Amino acid sequence: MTANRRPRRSSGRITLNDVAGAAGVSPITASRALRGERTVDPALAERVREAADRLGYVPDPAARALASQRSTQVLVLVPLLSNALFVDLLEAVHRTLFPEGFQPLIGVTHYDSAEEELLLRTYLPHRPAGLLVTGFDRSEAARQLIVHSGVPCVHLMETSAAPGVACVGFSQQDAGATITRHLLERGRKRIAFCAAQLDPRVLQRAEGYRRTLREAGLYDPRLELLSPERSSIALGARLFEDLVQRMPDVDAIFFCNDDIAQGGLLAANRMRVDVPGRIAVAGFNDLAGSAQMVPPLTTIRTPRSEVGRAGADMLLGLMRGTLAQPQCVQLDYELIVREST
Amino acid sequence: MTANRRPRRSSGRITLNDVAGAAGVSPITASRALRGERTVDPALAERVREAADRLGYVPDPAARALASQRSTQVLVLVPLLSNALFVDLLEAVHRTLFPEGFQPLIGVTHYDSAEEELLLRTYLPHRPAGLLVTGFDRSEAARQLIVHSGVPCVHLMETSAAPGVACVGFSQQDAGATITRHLLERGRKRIAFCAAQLDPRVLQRAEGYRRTLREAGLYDPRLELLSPERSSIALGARLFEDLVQRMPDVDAIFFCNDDIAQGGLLAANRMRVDVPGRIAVAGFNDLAGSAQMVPPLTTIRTPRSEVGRAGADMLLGLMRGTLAQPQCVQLDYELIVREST
DNA sequence: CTGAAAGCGCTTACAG
DNA sequence: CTGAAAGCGCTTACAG
Repeated sequence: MTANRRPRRSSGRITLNDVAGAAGVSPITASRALRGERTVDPALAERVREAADRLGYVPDPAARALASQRSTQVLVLVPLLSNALFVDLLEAVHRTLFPEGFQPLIGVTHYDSAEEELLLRTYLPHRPAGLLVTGFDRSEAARQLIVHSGVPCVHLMETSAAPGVACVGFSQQDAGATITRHLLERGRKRIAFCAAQLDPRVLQRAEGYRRTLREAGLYDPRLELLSPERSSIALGARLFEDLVQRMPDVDAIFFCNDDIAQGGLLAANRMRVDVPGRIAVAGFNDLAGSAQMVPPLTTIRTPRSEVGRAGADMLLGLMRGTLAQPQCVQLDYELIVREST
Repeated sequence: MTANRRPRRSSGRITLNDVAGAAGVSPITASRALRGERTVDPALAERVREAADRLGYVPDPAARALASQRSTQVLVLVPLLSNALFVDLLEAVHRTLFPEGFQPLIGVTHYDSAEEELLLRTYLPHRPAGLLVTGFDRSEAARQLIVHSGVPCVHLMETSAAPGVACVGFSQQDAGATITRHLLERGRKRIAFCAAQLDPRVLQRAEGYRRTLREAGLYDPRLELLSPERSSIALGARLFEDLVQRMPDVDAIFFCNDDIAQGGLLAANRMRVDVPGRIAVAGFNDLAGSAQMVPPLTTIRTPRSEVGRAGADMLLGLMRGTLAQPQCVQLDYELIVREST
């Protein structure tokens, strides 16, 4: 009877060596078989898979990452989780990546470039297989970290004409123009723009608003209410009250996001301001609850799930090398007309 | 001039060896110094840190995880991201763990035990340093995976008397009883309970509702409207309409979550049902927007940020071995009375 | 307090 | 198509 000598530092886990031994092949062949490399004899490969199943073998991701210099995690950076927009985006990313063997690793930047940089510094050393980031607005240091990491990166929610930049988004400016045009077509003349957060995408919507009103000869800078505060229902209510008091002749408001628009609608309810009779109200994104507001909210349905899916798909191609050139995909948004305008 | 021989597989990265060389010590000493072990001569440690800084050394997490059999990631499993409750929880967890050198890895189960199991099977091989899960309701297989992994685990949002189980939460049942009692004190007799999702915590609130009404001799099972659908504003509106039509004598509704309560309030606005004149409406969780509803919503403020912080703190103790025994911490909730009741 | 050796569990690069 | 050797970059366990 041999003494039960355990190796000095065994973790007790079933290793590739065990599988190889059971299948009667070398560890390299076992490794190749399990990773589905083509260069393995089908019969051998089958024997290896069988042995792995029987032993309950699970590859060690750390060993794999160390040896191959690449993990299967995909770092996904979003500004916030409290905006349902990004939750929809993340869900779509997960649905696309996870079944393909990649695990999204969510990082929240809070619209703060220092935080984004810290997240990159923390997670890039893990050698993620890919990177999904929101928009193009980041510190130069963050940009350098991404480029020098050599990790394939797709930008979400905005589009860019810059060559070699992979992105999936839609035209925030055109969408902003579309909803403004809709208000004009409803016969409104004094159309206000209420915004919070003031991130680049909000400012692009603002530009669409301005462009449209200028073309109509109706632009008035006093009708722009821009707050750097975090977007919220409570803030929307305050902005609405403020605007109605200070600018009694306003006959329409384009809120840059549905949550502040909902707040505006609730404030109108409380103040008994007739919507759309006296003031038309429009939002942006078509978030949960907008269709149930009184009156239901006119808004832009943004394709965030589609952005997530298409962005993850593009990244998959980049990571696997099946997509040679980074692309820029522009998706469609949709104007949803409800009773608030 | 020596030929520029690069090692066969160098990743080009600065390694611990480089730092040790620059500091004139062995790699083990460098490793100990950088991890802050006490057994290193302060002067040497300082020299190592200096060298590391100068060279821009960043430890390789994969190598570290492989050698130490432990990563610095903490797996956090929540049911949904679309419920603001869990977003608050995650934010608190991140704020607590990240500065201490641990990175939360978010997994979303969608209230599906098969998905939870798959997430555990996928992420446990990464040897996370700790595990944070929502509630106690999971498959036996999932439970076994957790126990056998040996990874310290804290359960969030519910409390349990079971010994050896680490948890941080509050009494869902008592909170449900508290809001029901409040409605009774307002003189309501026909108090309905509207619920969605029907996860264990919702059912515990239901139990608190039943207990309280039974004690008051006012329990009527026909006043319970339980929907297995996902909780949402739209569903809340439907449940409200349904209830008002089928049970015209209902004079109060306790919604199990603020989002369906908000939907109920919006339906009341649309149907011109007087709240609280004809029907009092109460919610649960105190989510964004509840204070802005018309009328503002009475609800229970649940301590989810506190749960996240305290749960992460407890896990920190468990991971570091400074907390010998798993504990069960019960936190307080707060009744927020607004004008809807 | 410090270090030489071994090892964590894989994959790469080379050879056949 | 298959494998022996080396190596990825750390830390553990032992010795001094």
